[in-house]
Amino acid sequence: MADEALSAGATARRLGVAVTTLRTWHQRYGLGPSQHVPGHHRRYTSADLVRLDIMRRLTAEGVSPAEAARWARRASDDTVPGGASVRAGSRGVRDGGGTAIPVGRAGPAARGLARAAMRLDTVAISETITRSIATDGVVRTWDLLLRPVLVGIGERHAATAALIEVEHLFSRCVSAAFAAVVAGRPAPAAPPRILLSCADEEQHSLPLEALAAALAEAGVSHRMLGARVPVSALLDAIGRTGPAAVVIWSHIRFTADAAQLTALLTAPRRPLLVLAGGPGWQAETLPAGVIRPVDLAEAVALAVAVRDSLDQAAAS
Amino acid sequence: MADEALSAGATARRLGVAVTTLRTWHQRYGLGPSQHVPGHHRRYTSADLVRLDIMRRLTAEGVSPAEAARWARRASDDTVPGGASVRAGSRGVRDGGGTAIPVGRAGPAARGLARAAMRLDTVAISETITRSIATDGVVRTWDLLLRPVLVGIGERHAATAALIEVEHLFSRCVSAAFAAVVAGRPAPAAPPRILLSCADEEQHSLPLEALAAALAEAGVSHRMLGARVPVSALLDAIGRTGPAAVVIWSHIRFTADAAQLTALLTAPRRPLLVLAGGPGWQAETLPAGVIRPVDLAEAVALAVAVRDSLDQAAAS
DNA sequence: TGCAAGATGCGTCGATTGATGCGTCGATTT
DNA sequence: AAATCGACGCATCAATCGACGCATCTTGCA
Repeated sequence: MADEALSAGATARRLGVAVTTLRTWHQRYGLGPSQHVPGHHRRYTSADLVRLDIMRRLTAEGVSPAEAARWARRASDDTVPGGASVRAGSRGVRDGGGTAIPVGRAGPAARGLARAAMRLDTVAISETITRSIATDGVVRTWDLLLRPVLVGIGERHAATAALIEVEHLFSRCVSAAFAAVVAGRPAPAAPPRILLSCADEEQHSLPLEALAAALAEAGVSHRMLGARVPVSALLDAIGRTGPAAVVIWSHIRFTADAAQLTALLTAPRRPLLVLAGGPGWQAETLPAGVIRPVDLAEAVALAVAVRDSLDQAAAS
Repeated sequence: MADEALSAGATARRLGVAVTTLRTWHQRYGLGPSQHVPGHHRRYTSADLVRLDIMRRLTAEGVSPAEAARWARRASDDTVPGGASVRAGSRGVRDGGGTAIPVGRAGPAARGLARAAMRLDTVAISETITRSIATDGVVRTWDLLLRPVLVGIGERHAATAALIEVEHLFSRCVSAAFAAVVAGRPAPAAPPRILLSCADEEQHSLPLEALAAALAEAGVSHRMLGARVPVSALLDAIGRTGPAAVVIWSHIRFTADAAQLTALLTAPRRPLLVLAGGPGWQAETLPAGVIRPVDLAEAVALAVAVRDSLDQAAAS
């Protein structure tokens, strides 16, 4: 095979970790180049890289580094089981620390995802998200996996003004995963009766995309306008499509202009239901007639209810 | 050209290096005259000179000599990074050949797409785009179908300050379609060596997503940071992952700060290739060493050229 | 709920390694 | 005779080494 032995730096870059981390893995876990003279430079052969890749994959799936290294050291081939089963085998192991993104008690899966994000490991991120959606559904994936990581990134970002590239790359993967869910559903016969839109100036559309994916998963078709929708454009869209329900998302107070909601309520062909989603909205300032779902699950439930009632009305 | 074989000394002088260095390059990197009898004098043909010139240029740009030599050796018939032109990759990428005004099949399709957009008909939009990508590939879909529609929407949008919701919804559909292309490819074994990023403050990422999809279509993996990436974050990502090529997209002049490019070029372990994409960049203001692809097809071709660039390992 | 203990990633520092360009030398080619 | 060859060695400098410590996360427990 190609005796293309990589230097320590090149290997670290490949994995998305620091050179010191690589050295630490060698010292703490015995996970280093197969042959290495102390004091000399490390050269990672392709066999070593395979081992490190196991390490990468397992830690991205939430296995603690110590445990992952144990597997990587033993198994030289792809005889390594998935992260879930490995995790199941080791309970009560301490984990976490370093420059990790805080995910609190959200669980190993979230921690692994956070680690993959720090390494800018697009592949691992996307795989994890996709698998979680397939297993647990969009809502649980959002609440238990993605949101903790996003919040963690946000906190870190606010504290140290770093990690912007991590946040962007991660958001992109999330967005793509949700888009895949939406695209994966067959086109419904009936035109969508639910309109999703961000508030004016509102840039964060990820939660709304989560809602869109959740709706698609539940078989509810919708129309998604996306971020930064001016009121006039929103009213225009409503006038043109006459949705039964409208969800307006506001992430920060600044974008939560209650006048937008009032405009919807007083619009010709006003939607049956107006939902104000997101932490931006203040309960007191909402005009009467606006519903404020507390979380994603409730929003989905409301939307499903709307769909069902419409179906019944159409059937009778 | 056949008669003009330079001696070792002349060649060395031409390159500005010592004669011994030339000999060293031959021994250490195998970068010598195409035919040479051991013990006899070396005669460098023009083809050899081309190879040596690549070596010189790359090392002058800060690329490690071992890596540069690998490139020079491999790129005897291919063209090189930093060179004026690179032949379009043949496999998987369709060339943007007939650069005529969209007629024939693209004309009606674009019109239909625009109409679907005005209708806010998500399903029809997505279907049309997906079909076009499957049939004509990403590059042609972008150039002949999507871009005309986007430009059309943009023009009217600017004139009437309306249609914002149309633009958003359409952009989402395009984005989702591109994401599907990227997600549809199997995960490559090697980590991505190409980094895509918007310039600082730059909000338009759709063209970059088109590039990402085109790369995925061509089997080239990449990392996509997305819109509004500050320089520090970009440099951080580069330092962490050491990509072989970086594409910076700027849509409008305001975001086309050449200092960003300079920062990339002077960064430690700078990428082999720095591409400045988008209409924001002015050719005159670009620092030397930055390549400015004129269209999507050329950008893809350039990226393909560095696809399997070896990592910057220590020389053997 | 709050806190101590363990786990982990990585920045820093002085010393060392290793890649690279090139000068030198005796022999050989042109 | 001039230029070059192959071999050897040397100076230089970026990359890396080993050790240490720090900041921060997670977990068990009060």
